[in-house]
Amino acid sequence: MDIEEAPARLRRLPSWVVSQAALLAQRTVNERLGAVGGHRREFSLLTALDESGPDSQAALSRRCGIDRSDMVALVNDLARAGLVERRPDDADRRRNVVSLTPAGRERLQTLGEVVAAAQDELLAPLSPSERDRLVALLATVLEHRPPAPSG
Amino acid sequence: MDIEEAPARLRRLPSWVVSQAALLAQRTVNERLGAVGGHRREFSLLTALDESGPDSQAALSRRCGIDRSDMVALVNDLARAGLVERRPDDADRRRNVVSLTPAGRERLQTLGEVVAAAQDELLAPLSPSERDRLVALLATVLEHRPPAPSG
DNA sequence: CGAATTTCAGTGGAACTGAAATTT
DNA sequence: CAAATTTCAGTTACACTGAAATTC
Repeated sequence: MDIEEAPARLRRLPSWVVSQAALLAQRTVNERLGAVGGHRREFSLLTALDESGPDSQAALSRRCGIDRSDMVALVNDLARAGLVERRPDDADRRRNVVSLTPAGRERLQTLGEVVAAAQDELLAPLSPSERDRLVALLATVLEHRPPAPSG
Repeated sequence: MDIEEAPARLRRLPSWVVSQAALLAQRTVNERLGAVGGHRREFSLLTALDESGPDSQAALSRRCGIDRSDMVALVNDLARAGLVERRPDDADRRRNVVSLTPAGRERLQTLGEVVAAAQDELLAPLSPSERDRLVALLATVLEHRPPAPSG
């Protein structure tokens, strides 16, 4: 895709431009994460656990924007890799409590550095204040979102 | 997904925020397009043809950011629906020339209205100048993109 | 020859749906 | 009873890969 060749009407269309930018962002981040055998959802889940501590899969799904159904497989994978631990919640036996292991915390450190480098690569053409402005504008859109499907 | 509940670190991460915004944008646009039996790639292709006239599939792929391989199936579908016409190029027999039919032009009118309504819904919390600023910032990122895979 | 185009036959990550089983 | 949680078994749209056949 060559953005300069794209139809002017699409280049001015917010939903199209944000989708193309997201694609570029995902490619950039995935390429860096792939180099250390990681992926974006792994980073999101470890980040959520590191920031707010152990939680149920459903709560983690909502907080990370990962479907409850996909969260099952993600926790399976990360638990098998020793990065998280899944154990039944004694206080509410419907739930599993997922928590970060020491290995998971170390892993997050690695992924965090890689993800930060990807941000710099992606946002190279923007100044620090422009980067802040971009994130703020997108956050405003997300905060006032129309209702969305399951998480 | 509840953006307020998301980890602060993700809420500040440009690649994550732009991906979540793209998801919201796609849901919003798809919902409206679905009501008239349309989808995003159909709108992109019809827009490209309307703006720059008949072109080869490969050129349309590059301009729309749709993979050359997926373009085959898309042109199949829209040709079957009578919205575009595919005919061999006499000047270069490797190519097909894809062109807009009158029905395709009418269809684009309908889709354009629906897509515009979706933009207003999506960007409701932003002023007109904020919307312009958002598109401009994203366009800057796209114009200075690192090299991307096939299109 | 190399390069471009179309087409087919896939893969893979991701979002999403529906439903069953369990528990609150 | 209704509602929440986990899990399984899918589907779908989409980006992408690789290769064959054709033509420039």
